[in-house]
Amino acid sequence: MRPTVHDIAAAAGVSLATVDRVLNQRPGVRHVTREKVETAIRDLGYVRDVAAANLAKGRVYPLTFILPASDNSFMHGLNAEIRAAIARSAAERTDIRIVEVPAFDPQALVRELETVAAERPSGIALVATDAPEVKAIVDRLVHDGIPVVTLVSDLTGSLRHHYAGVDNIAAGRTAARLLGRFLGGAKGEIAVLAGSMLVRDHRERLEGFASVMAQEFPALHLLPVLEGRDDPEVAHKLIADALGKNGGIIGIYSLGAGNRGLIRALKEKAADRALTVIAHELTAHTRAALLDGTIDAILNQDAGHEVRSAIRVLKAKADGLAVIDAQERIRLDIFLKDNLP
Amino acid sequence: MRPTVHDIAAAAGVSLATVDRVLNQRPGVRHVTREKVETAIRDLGYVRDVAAANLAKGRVYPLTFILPASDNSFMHGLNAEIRAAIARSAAERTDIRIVEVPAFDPQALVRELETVAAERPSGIALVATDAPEVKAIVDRLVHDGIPVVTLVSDLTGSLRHHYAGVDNIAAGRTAARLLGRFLGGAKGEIAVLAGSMLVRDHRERLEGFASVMAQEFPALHLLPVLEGRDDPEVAHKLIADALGKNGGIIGIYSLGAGNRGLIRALKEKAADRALTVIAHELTAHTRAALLDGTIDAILNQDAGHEVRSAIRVLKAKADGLAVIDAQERIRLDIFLKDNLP
DNA sequence: CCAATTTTGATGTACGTAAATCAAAAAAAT
DNA sequence: ATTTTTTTGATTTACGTACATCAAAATTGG
Repeated sequence: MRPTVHDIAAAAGVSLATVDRVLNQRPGVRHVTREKVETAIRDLGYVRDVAAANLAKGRVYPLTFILPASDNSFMHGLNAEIRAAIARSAAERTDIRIVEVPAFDPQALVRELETVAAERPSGIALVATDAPEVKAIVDRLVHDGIPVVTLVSDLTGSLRHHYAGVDNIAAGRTAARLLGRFLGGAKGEIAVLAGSMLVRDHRERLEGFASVMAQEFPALHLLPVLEGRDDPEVAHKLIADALGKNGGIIGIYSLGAGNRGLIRALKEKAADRALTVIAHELTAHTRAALLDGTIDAILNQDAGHEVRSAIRVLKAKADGLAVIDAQERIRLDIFLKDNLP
Repeated sequence: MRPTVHDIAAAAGVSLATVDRVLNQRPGVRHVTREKVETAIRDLGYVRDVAAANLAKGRVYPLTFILPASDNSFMHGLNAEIRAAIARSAAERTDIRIVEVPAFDPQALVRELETVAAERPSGIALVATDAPEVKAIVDRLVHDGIPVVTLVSDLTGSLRHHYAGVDNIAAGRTAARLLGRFLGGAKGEIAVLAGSMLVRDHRERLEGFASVMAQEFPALHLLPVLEGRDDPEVAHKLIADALGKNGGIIGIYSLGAGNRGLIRALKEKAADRALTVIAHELTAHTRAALLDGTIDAILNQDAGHEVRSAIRVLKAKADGLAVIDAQERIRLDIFLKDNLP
């Protein structure tokens, strides 16, 4: 049987109350006594029964998710997954709140973080805008003992406890290799459609993509990045223009959202051309395009996994428990038409 | 606040004891009373606090994993992941046992299942050998109320509650498309190295692979399957022979284990040839081969995820709870050298 | 209508921990 | 040595559920 507080009390030769004081870092325990108890804890391999503890404490984990108010499929999906987690709140002892802030606005994010922190939640998950002032306040929250995880987009060099998202540099590199290999040894131009170079994840994807392209596929030439602002209309125009003007384009990498516009442009302008296309994020549109051959591969991050992982990590950090690293790694999904879920 | 047994007792106008009788299907409750209580449960949206219930019951989940005694990296990894789960037993209230049975021996598996079932565990996870007698006993166990999940390899048409493994047909199809696309429009022969055609997952991978090859890449011709019995030595010999005799081989799909032998053969015989190689299972060997360019892509199933998923599902089934389907889907990982974990 | 039976209620204990109170003991300060 | 302060012990209640027991009420059978 696994040891209980009674067992450590007996082993350490102290009372239950003292064990409790040590376990819950209450004052009034002499140093030597505390050490006796801690030794007993280690010797017996005692681990607090979190379920029983939470029951006794009547504990719930108030968690706050801070998301950019972006109107694209991915953010909608992320929102839906958080709401699904809210529906499971009772069983998971969580009390999850979603807060939206203007996208790409560090100041707004900072203000919201301050507001949220004032409520002393058990944890905060945020889609980070990569700015120094955001890093500063995140570091302060961590310092104040509030668990913080970044979601989808990370925060360079910050003290956040965890990042629940994919490695975007690896994603870009993977896209490059897939595109390069799919194109065989062909020579030609590659168009890159991004949302905005102001967003860290897009920058990183491009960085990874460009680096593998340059190193390993010199026959392919990258055109200047098209910034579609994750907007289908803008994306449509940019891609249609590019395809119209440049007959040498043989591949496209769409590393952001707004793929609806991309797909439309492809169907209008490139039905006859043998284009190889790699896009990010599996949505109803990209899925259909993958199945009908308009897109050749989709790179995806599973929003559901990201949300569940963020919650698990925040709860674990709030309890000072370890996380299973391998379980919390968010993988880059590569979908061909054959392995769609 | 979420409702408790006290709340339903009050709402139904009965005593706590009666609510308890209904909840735990104890006898001595009139039909009408039972209905009153069940209505209250539904109206208030009561869900049993599993943590508190388990605490009260002093419940542990005795789970048994039945694995084939195969000496390959994947099974070793699977074993290690189960042992890691055993290390977490205390926190997860599980009591996990690993049982090994001779590989590919339905009778032995049936006997072991009978022995294990006699101990009435909370759940059984097994790497199924796909045989009618195995299906029969699994169906019987399910019928007797023992949760059963298949692991890695499924059992056709059985009543098992869940399958914790990848879709192997999709895996084969994906391999075919990757190989076909990587080879551009080239014409040539494709060698397929399997473990044994007696194993369901290998058969399915081949089936998916062959079907996409035939449909979409007619320029590529499949050679007869080489059965390497998941043994590095055998695999080495088979591949070395094939490469020696057949100069037309331009691609290899290794859908089983024993990749150590494959890799050695490739380095000896094909250092100069432009072979495209796709293999299954990420191990230290295949990882190194992917990085040095000997292998072009690795398809993988994450044994850790499979084990954790099997445990979650078994516990949930034992408690009659729902599972989050999306969370329990085991994904096919596609690794290029750029997105290795 | 009474007895036998079934159904229901009331109550207590337990699970492992948290948290509080008050008394007792030990240590430190005077 | 006495007082003050700190440390420790003993005990209780609570969390939400499970489970057991005994008494009381309701229902059924004769």
